[in-house]
Amino acid sequence: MNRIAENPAFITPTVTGPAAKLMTSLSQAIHEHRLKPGIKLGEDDLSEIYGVSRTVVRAALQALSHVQLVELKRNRGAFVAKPTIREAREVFEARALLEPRTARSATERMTDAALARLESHIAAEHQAIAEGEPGRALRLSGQFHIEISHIADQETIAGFIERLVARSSLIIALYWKRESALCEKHAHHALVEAFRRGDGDEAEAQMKSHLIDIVSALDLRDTPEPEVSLRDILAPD
Amino acid sequence: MNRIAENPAFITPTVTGPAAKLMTSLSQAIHEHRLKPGIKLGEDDLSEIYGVSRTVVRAALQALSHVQLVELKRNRGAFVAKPTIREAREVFEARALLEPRTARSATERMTDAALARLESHIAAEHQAIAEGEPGRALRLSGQFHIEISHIADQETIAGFIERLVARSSLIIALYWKRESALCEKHAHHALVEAFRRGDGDEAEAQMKSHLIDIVSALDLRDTPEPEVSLRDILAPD
DNA sequence: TGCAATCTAATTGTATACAAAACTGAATAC
DNA sequence: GTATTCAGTTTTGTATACAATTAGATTGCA
Repeated sequence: MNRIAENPAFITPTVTGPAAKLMTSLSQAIHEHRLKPGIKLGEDDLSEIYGVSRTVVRAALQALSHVQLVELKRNRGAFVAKPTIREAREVFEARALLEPRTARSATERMTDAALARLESHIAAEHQAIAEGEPGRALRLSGQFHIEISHIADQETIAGFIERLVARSSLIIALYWKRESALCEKHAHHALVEAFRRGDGDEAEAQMKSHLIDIVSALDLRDTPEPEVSLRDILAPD
Repeated sequence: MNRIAENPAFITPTVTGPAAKLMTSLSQAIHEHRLKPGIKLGEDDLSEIYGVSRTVVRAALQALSHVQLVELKRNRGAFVAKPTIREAREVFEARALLEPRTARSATERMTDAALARLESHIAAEHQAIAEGEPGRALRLSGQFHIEISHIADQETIAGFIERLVARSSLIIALYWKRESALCEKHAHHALVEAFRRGDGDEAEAQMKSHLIDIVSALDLRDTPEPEVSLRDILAPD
């Protein structure tokens, strides 16, 4: 398998050592929706589960909060983040601004090796679906986008896209309408085809419509503001 | 004075309590170029200076590393970040992508109160220059851009712009060619005029050319790679 | 019962102690 | 004279202890 499919790190790490391991593990669990938005991440629990001290746990949680996968509430603890509908719209607006252009840049810088990585990546996605692990498939799907941004070789923007993809995973967990993960398969394949042909216009267009497809599979009507507690609303913070 | 000019927080904080104070103080010093790129931020020194424990210092340093103002090297410590020429180019490419459009959005959402904030902001900049504090002027200049992004009311993108502006400050510290801070004065004023007239096209154009002006005042020829130590280059990390 | 106040348990925030790694510089070998 | 090794010192990494805050339960009262 390729580097990305096997390397579980999702976000370019800003911590190292044991805390990085913990961060990766938590990040992966969040991306696979095993840890759902809103769940509390108690320091003692994590420290016991992973066999490290709270010091390390706190470093990992702080790092995760910086990529907005986790929300830290002072004196209250860490929770898997729950993006609001408004934030969800913003995230996909930002992706629409950044990713199509990035796909074009990636086309210009595409190499055979990079193409092979993307393809084995899609293969891993398919395999995950075939093995009945939709969570892993979703995570790999996000990494596909990140891999493209790295191929484009604009690390600054790639960093932003990483954050947006991470946030998107939480948004999908909260607001996904129906089971339509199948579209991904086709969209990613069409993108790779555009890359192979060196067709930047097509890559940009494909990415644009792919993102629109994802948004259209979300329910972002601002009615329910999903189960916020009084505490969440009224806490002075 | 207005909220921004007085509120020293430069980056939307992800830490709270004493660590946030420390982060703000360091951030401000970095933005004003009192702490120059590459300088070491020893934990014991900071803990003594600020009268807090190393625990708090480390939290602040980690937070600063997440916004790329500080670079953490494992077992070696924290240093004010030193963006490379390549990173510098990327940062201003990203700003060119995000900020002109954001200026347009800001125009659409502009209010009298927001206009007043921007103007008093410019006034504070002038005052800083008049008082012979170019560092403070530079910091305020960056906050002007951030204020615009918040007026545009796209918090996700505003967060990115905050990071880019922060990084720009380091870039300016490293690669500024000559004393041409005066252009800022005019450019910011022209932007505010466009906002006042509600002229989105003009605001977008002004922002675009303003960013080009800044880049053109930088020396980004990739010859000197300013004074990196052998260690920086050869360390396996 | 319903509401409020208080107390207790649990959890987070901060400081400190100890362990491990890296830097310094002098002594030694070549 | 140069390079290398090794001990001592300094600095960072991690664990733990204690303080502060919060959450939940219990009690008291109307």
